[in-house]
Amino acid sequence: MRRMERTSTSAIAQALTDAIVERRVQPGAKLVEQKLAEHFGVSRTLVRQALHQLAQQRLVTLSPARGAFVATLSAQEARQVFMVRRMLEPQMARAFTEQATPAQIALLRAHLAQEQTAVADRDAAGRTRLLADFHALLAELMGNAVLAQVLQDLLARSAIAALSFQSAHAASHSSDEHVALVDAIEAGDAERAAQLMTDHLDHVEAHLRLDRPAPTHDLPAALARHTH
Amino acid sequence: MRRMERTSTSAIAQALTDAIVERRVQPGAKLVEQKLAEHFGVSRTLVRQALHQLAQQRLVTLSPARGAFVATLSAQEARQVFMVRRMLEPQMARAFTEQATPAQIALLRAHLAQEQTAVADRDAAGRTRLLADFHALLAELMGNAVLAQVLQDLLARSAIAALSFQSAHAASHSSDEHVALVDAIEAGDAERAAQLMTDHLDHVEAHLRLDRPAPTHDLPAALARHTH
DNA sequence: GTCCACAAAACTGTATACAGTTTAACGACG
DNA sequence: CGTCGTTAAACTGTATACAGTTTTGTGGAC
Repeated sequence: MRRMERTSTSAIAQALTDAIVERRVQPGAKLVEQKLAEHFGVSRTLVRQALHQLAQQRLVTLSPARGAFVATLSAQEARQVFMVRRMLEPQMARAFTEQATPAQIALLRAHLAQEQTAVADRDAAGRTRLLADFHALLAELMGNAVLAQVLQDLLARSAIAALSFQSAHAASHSSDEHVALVDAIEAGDAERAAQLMTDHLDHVEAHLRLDRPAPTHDLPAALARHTH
Repeated sequence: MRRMERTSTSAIAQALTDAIVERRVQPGAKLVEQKLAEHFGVSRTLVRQALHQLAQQRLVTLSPARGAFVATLSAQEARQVFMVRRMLEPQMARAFTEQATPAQIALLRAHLAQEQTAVADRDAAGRTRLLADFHALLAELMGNAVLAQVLQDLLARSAIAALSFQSAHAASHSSDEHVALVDAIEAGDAERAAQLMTDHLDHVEAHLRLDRPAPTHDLPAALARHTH
């Protein structure tokens, strides 16, 4: 859910978030305050605030006196993110099924159409974003802002996981699972919806190459791996 | 879980969080940057960063050009926070029961002893904090940092809810329920642990006076309530 | 040619300065 | 006496300046 923020700080944070989620900057890349300030046409002050904000969402990591870097997730953290998602989203799907209105289902259908289009168009950036937005949309339609915000954070970190571990999960597969989920919701089959969500999350996580080393910019660690 | 942070910004944020959770400042109170800066002996810059951090955790609300205020929760938001906690914590209790080691259970017991002491001593501030820390401790012992962080945020907001709605829930009652929960965990009864957690959260929420108006410092709104 | 020491540049962390807005105080007028 | 309009004080939002650290680059010794 891309939303326009009021203050310039959040606008910068959003722009950076977009850049990260749409993989225009790679995990581990350094974010130099002065460069960003010039790019956005503001002072370092605002950039700094935005970076701090993103650091709190764990989208960037701050290394004292060294600067801000696009976050990389360890395999363990990635698993933990998905564990929490599995704790929340199936229940969310179940609860939503009980309360979904036709208008809301229509919104979900409209989103699915966008997804399919992006998949067909091989629009990688839009695809990544739309697949995550499906889950965010579900949370928003639930009408629970707290849940929506928590999930939003988890989704952003999932996106980083997908980048860090080069997910082999085909976008089309994900989108198909979304369709099946909405079918279950529309049919009013709450248990099936919950199960489909669990399966979906399992599939997405299973296709992360968690056994492979996560790309990192921490050179010492990276090289230590190859010492004999 | 009170933790020492490295940077001065987070140190300030932590100090403010403590002040809020331990009800030394009341919800709705204005936080003036200059005053805080003098109090902490730093410049407004750092205070500002800390306030932005807390705003993101929804512990303070920022009103553009007007300043920072200790957050107040609406009844709806309070319900939403508890809904998410009910989605997470019973499952957490269940999972933890399966994996708990004797050493971890000992840690929980030690915490319970602290709680009981605080309750007996009528130490209101410590009590509030310890009751929330029990849940945070459980999350940390789970070894899932992502879950722990999410829950930490929810707990802080729950604390605000308790302040906003003057919970009638006796601390001793909460503490007793914590004891029963640890008993179930130690007995290895995962289902019972999950159920006790659900019941506990239901009780805490039920004792919030959600039907009463939340105290606010938004004078116009407060006065509007009394117009005939 | 390689390694180390040292100096310069780049960058972050914190404080200060200034512009714009909000809030509070004051006085005139009804 | 209360209300409205005006003005001053207080406060926030952003930019800039400066100190301290890290990183990069360079020259000399071996």
